[in-house]
Amino acid sequence: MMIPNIVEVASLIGDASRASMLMCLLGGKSLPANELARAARITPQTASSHLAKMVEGGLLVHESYGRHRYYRLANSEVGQALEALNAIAPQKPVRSLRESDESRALHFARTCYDHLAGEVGVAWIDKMLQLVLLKEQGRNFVLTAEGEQWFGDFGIDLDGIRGGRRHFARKCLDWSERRYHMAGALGAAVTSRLFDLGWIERIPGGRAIRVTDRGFRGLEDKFGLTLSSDFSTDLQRRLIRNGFVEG
Amino acid sequence: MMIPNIVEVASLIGDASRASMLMCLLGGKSLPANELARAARITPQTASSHLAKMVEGGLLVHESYGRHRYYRLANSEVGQALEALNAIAPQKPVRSLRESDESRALHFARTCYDHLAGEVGVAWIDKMLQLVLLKEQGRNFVLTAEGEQWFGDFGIDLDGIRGGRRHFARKCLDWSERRYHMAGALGAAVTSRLFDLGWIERIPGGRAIRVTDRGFRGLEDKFGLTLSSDFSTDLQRRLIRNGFVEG
DNA sequence: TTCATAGTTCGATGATAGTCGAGTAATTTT
DNA sequence: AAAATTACTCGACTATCATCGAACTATGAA
Repeated sequence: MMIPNIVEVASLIGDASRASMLMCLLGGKSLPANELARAARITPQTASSHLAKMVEGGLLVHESYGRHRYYRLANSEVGQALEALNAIAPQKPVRSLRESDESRALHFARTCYDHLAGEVGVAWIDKMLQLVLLKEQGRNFVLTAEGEQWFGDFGIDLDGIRGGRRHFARKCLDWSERRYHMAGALGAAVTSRLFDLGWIERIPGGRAIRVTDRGFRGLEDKFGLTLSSDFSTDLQRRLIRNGFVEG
Repeated sequence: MMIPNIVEVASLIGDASRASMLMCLLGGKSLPANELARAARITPQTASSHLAKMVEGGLLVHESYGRHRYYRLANSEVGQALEALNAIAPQKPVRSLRESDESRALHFARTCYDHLAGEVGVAWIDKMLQLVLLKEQGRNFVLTAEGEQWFGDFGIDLDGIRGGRRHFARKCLDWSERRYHMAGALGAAVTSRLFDLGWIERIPGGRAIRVTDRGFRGLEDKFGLTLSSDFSTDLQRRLIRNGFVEG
């Protein structure tokens, strides 16, 4: 009997400690072993063992800088696989208020590897399709002529993006919204631009993203995108009070 | 810290026996527990335990008919997750001749849910496009006037298909060929017709499909489709001799 | 009824693998 | 140079879980 080759990779993900580390890395950052061990609440020895296995299994890659070893996801397909698993994972009931806040923050906006996901990511794609700046084509999004113009105006270097080997604009299933947001080089570039503009910020300690006041205004002006107000500044203030976000 | 809930589903998939059963069910059919146990080479007791866990975990659903209990994938997202894992799983070197044969059989022809995939599925689509019986349109295929006629002659009830809620003819990315084959109601109907004609047969114990001698002739006559000879009748005979296929 | 088949539940067993303590190596700081 | 930091390797312990034999339920056939 041929053992399916998904077993190895699935069992790697199917461990609480390793999954915790993977979820941290899903933010797209490189993190040192030390920090990943703390995040997973295990000793450095154990973490080291897990990290070695995930590198061996092709999930992670690492680079050494001095005595530090920084780990990150091996490629964007790993991120997409993690998202796909999230999509079929039963939503666990949250236990504490803090977890509830964290959950809501994640649903509202988060990074998926290196692009924007969650309510904001999906709403943005909807608007782009509605304005016919993008079109769906199989597993990808493609730019219309108007879209070409628009992204250029927004400060995206489309030629530079197309130069790379990476997929241009790929669909990625959103586990919280159960619909598609944009992955690929274009998704990453737009997200990067939003960070540069100060419209979104990372919420320390996780993958959650905060939309700044300037961001709410900018998305409204530039996209005509009015975000649902249920993720209010009120909640954001609570996150800060709980220490989940440093004010 | 919120424990990521992908752990549960990933660890469910990350077991050789369960993964074997899932890969069988990725063929799209409902299968009885008995058959799944044989496919995974485990006793019915063990299989029963695994199946219960996968139902509990939301991967499978079951329906009872008489004393039989048929299991199938809970939804298409489960299939997508399995495909996504497949995409990041390292291609294992095949150890035995028999594994090599099974791998070649899967690449040559297999079912993806309920439609034809692999080399044959992609080659068939190519021919249909070349003959202008089908055209590509976004993420779908559409029939031309000639195609309408042709599929009718082939014994496909197009009106019946269009009556359903399902997408008519959708593109589906093929993991082995890295190109599109046809999913949707039409893809399923054509595959079903090929089974009825005895042109293709399921190879017991997996998702692989065997093209019969009649099938080779039929595909040649009706489609002008000459399949690559590297999957020869010689190999097919070996499959039969190894007991992988019941002759 | 009697027998056979399909499937499950329970309990015992055995192997896998996650965990951490101790020791080693390499780099930065004092 | 010594101390502190970061990370890895090895070995032992332990808990989990896949596995199967035996017993049980339910459906279908003779």
